[in-house]
Parts: sequence; structure tokens; C-alpha cells
Amino acid sequence: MLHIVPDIDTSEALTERQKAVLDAALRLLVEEGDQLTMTAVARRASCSKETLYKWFGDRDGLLTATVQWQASKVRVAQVDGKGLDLASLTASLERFASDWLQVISSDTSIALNRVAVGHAGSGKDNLGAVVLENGRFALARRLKPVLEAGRQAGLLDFADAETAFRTFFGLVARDVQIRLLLGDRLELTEAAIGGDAARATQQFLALHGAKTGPQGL
Amino acid sequence: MLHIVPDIDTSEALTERQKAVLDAALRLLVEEGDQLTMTAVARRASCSKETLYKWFGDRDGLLTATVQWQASKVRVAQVDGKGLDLASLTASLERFASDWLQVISSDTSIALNRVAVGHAGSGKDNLGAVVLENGRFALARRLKPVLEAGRQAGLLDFADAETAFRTFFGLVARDVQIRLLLGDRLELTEAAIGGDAARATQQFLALHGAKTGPQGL
DNA sequence: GACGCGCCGTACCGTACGTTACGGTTCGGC
DNA sequence: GCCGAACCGTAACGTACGGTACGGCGCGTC
Repeated sequence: MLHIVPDIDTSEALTERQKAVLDAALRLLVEEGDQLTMTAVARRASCSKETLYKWFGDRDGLLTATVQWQASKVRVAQVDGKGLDLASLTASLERFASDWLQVISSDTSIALNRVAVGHAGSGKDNLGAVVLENGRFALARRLKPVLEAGRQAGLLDFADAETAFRTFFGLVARDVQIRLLLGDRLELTEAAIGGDAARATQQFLALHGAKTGPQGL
Repeated sequence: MLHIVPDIDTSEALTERQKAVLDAALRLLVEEGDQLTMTAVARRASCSKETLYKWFGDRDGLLTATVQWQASKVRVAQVDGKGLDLASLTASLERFASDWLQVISSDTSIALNRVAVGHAGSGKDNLGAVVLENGRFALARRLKPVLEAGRQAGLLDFADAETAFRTFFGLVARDVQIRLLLGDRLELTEAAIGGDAARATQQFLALHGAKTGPQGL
């Protein structure tokens, strides 16, 4: 009922050592933000700067590789639509919502998004596109089949899956991500996330749940 | 029925010349993002670096002043709740939604948020707090009285104004801001914004509009 | 019309950091 | 045991940029 599949194989030919280096860079990114230096990465990863440049070309290459490396680790649960009833649909939606809130409130996601947002301004690289592709769009790819299945099963009612997805997204994320990115302290406990996921799911069902009885409008 | 009031008077003792300099800095910020240099600002504003440092202290001071200067210009419409009926409530909500989408999709807002997000990582200054205070929180301060008035008038039904506001916020903004910040091209025409504002308002009313007939749950 | 003040333009200083170069060490292959 | 490749640690280089100093100029004041 629930299995994990990578979107794109971005782990192309990365040795264990290289992954370790990228993990070090990632930790540094979380701690220091975009002003991490090549020297700091080399020291933290116990490798030479020469190696960093040989492997990743330049600073932007290292940053890109780091972001892709982390992005390749973010997986959203995938659910198939067999034997769908209201209970399992609700559970699936709540799980998506919960996973997503968990992701966007994690230190790693915040740091990565901060860097990507910063770089999106000066269009040197496409960190923003990478983050978007592995975040928001990956989520949509996973969720839409569930929505479609829900519609097939007569549980949901909507015209356009993309629009329905965006409504769900808005109900789940609300102002959380932008507030976190802007530095607002916003403690999201496990319980709060669960509650928000349930609320968002109920709201979504209220908007797009198929009417059971006869209904105008 | 609709008047404009500043939140905080941050235009404290800014001469016209200083405002012009900040406008130049702002334009540069929109064009070049955070890697704008003091030299560039001085050249664009036709002033000397010495003056910049005398007026704003250092680079962060200039950035902060620029952000506050722009923030002080962003005003969300204020609406009072007299003679509220469903039509005027709907119109108010749509106007809020439309204004907000207009703001967050503007080049200026995107540039400012990018800078603020970047700086929120390395907590040197509080640009993030400034942006948040004049954006998301200012919106809440303006909208909540309308929601409360709607509840008083028996048009809306919700337990907590803050939660209701966040729901509305989510329905309006959805994934727009994060996508724009991450560099996604996302053309928001006047018409599209109007449509989204109407849709979000209708969804909000569907969730929180007071039930007219007898109704369980 | 001399003086002082505020500001422009620009040259200059110091530093941080990206990038490169190089000597020393480990290690697998023969 | 020797060779070369890969890599570590560090020193060195070049540059961009934040910050400062200084000469010149317009302008209000006496």
C-alpha cells in the first residue's frame, strides 16, 4: 500500500566519500547558511580544497551537488488507489499533509530553501528549480493520482486536479513556510502537525468531497 | 468605507534626498538581488559612499532602511465593519485577496523577500522580522476585524480568528509566493488574480460561512 | 567675498574568500 | 620494494567589496 520510489536518480556515480563530503557541506549549510566557505567545508569534511574543486568544479557546483544530494533523499510517501474508501483516502491525505509539514519545517529544508531563494535572485544556477522540482512539484506528482483515484471512486469532486492540489497545498502549508524562511520562530510539534494535517484534510474534504445526497449549486 | 493608515511611522526624519537614495537602492535590489554593492548604490543614486555610510551606518543599515522604506509604502486596504452584509463582506475579502496576490507577485516584494530570507539565515539583522511584520502580520491585523465583524453579523462562523485568517491566507496564497521566490516563472495577470481572489473567497465562505438553515456538524 | 558645511567623486586600505599550487602521505598494483 | 594515482593540509595569489580619507564644489551665512 505504500512504497518509496526515487523521482530522478540524482545519486549518479557518487562515491561514499563524496556523499560524506556533501553531507558535511549540508550540515554546514544548515548551521551557517549561504556564507559557508570552501575552507570550512574542506575542514569539516576532512578533505582538501583541491579535492572539492576537482569533484565539484567550483563553489556553485558544490552547492548544487549538495542541494541535489539532499533533494534526492527527500521522498514523499507514494500511495496507490486500490480499494479506496473514504477512510483510506482521508488517511492518505492526512499522511501527505503531515509529511509535507514535517519536511518544510525541518532545519534542512529551511536552510536549503533559503539558499535556493537567495540564488534564484541572481540567476547563476538553478538551485531554485531543483528545490521546486523535488519539493512542490514532486508532491503534486505524488498526490494527484490519489486525488484522481478519489474522484474515480466517487469520493471527491473537482474539475481540475492541479487546482485541487493547489487548494490542498494552501490549506496544509498556509503561512508556515514563508514564516519559517523569514526567521519566525514557529515550533511545530508532532502533535501540532498531526492536528494541522487533520484540519487541512477535513477542510479539503469539505470543499471537494463528493456530495452524497442530492444537492444544488 | 475604505481608508489608508500607516502601521508604524518608519518614515521618521527621512529627507527627500534620503528617500530618493533609498528608492535607488530599492531599484537596484530588484535588479540585482542581494549582491548589490555600496559602490553601485552610490553610483545609481548619484551620491558618495561617504554619505551612504554617514546616513545609514553600514551596508546592513542601508539594507534595513531600504526594506523599511518600501515596507512603509505597502498598505493593505482597511475596511470597517459597518453595515456589513454578505455582499460587502465578500467584496472585502476578495479585495484583500486580490491586493495580497498583487503584492506578493510584484517584483519589489519578491526582491525584498529574497533578501530578507537570505539574511534570516545568518541572524545579523532582523530584515525577516521587518518583512513579516509589514506583510503577513499587517495583513492579519487588517483582516481580523473584518472577520470578527462578519461573525458578529452572523455571516461567518469560526472559533478562532487567527486560525480562520490562516485558512484564508492559505487559500489565497497557496504555492504562489514560494514558487515566485524560488524563481518559478508564474505570470499573474490582473484577470488571474481576480479569479483566484474570487475562488479563495468562495472557498473560505464555504468553510466558514454561517449556515443559514438548521445544520449538524 | 570669505567662511564653513554638506555633499560628490574618487582614490585608497584591509580583509575575506574563491581559486590555484605544491609538498607530503596513503594505498593499490606489479 | 617501487610507482603512480588519489588525496590531505596548507600556503599563496587575485580580486571583489566594505569601509575610510581627502580634495573640490555649491551654497547659505555673516
